[in-house]
Amino acid sequence: MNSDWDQRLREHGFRITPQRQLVLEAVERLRHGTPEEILIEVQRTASGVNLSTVYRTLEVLEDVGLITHAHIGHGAPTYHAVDEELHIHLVCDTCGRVSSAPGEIAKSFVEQLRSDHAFVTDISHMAIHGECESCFGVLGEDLLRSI
Amino acid sequence: MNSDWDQRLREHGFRITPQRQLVLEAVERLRHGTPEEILIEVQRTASGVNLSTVYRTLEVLEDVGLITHAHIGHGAPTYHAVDEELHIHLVCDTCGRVSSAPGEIAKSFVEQLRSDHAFVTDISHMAIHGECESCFGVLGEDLLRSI
DNA sequence: GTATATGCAAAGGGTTTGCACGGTT
DNA sequence: AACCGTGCAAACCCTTTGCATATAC
Repeated sequence: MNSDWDQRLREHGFRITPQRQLVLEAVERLRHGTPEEILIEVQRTASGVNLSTVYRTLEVLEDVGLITHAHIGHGAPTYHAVDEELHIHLVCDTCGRVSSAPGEIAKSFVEQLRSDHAFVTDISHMAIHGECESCFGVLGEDLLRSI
Repeated sequence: MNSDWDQRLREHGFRITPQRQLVLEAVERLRHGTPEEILIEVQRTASGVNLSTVYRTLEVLEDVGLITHAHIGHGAPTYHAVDEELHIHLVCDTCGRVSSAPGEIAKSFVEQLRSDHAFVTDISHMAIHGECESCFGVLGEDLLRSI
């Protein structure tokens, strides 16, 4: 686990609690987790922890820069530790499978957004939707709005 | 309005109803609208229309390829007519403002996803998050996960 | 000792569903 | 006449909030 996680919290005026440690460890162990999944993981060690605590803790851990979240679809967001390699989620709208791609593949796109639109992009925050190899062609041409 | 909207519905085995016409017109008039906003627009002409009808109708209109939706943030999705020019939503995570960029700016990114990951991308489906020009620098470096 | 964090329960937004009625075909 | 679509209300998922209690500092 990130060795100075407690420092990070203290620096920002937050207290160190077992719940905060457990949630952070759960996120790191799961690598990808929704609040609900994180709760279940935490409850393997501490069954008394509450869902609302998980929500509040995820917010705090994100505030201090220990974790991030990404929106993969219509449902709950997915949390990651920041020491995970930055990646993009590719979601197939036909079969629903989620795969990952390294963040660097968006490098030129991100640079273009910066130069042409003065916009600094967090490319991993929102998943990319479309259709994966094995489903190719299932969506009609005009339903899949490619460029 | 798309002149053959009723044909489209009939072809797919759906019936023509006043509600479906009104919802489609509302989406076209608003250009960007959440289900709630679309309901309000529809109710300007037909106050009896129900929210659940709007949801069911949006699903049908999307099925037959007359509209699409995009996820802009944590809240409700935004619906567009498909004859709108394909565009990407840029959301500033600091000030919350949403701007649009032409879909073509993602062309090389989309082509790379296709060649390297065999993934056919619908780039407009999910907004792109980051920080806009006027807010630049407010987010800490490690909070804004750029590449 | 004091302020912050937690657990619990209730409320909130957004969306879906079951059912009886009404409208389209 | 048969079936599909609608309105209404209830249920649903995910998340936030108020409040009393417990805990870190």
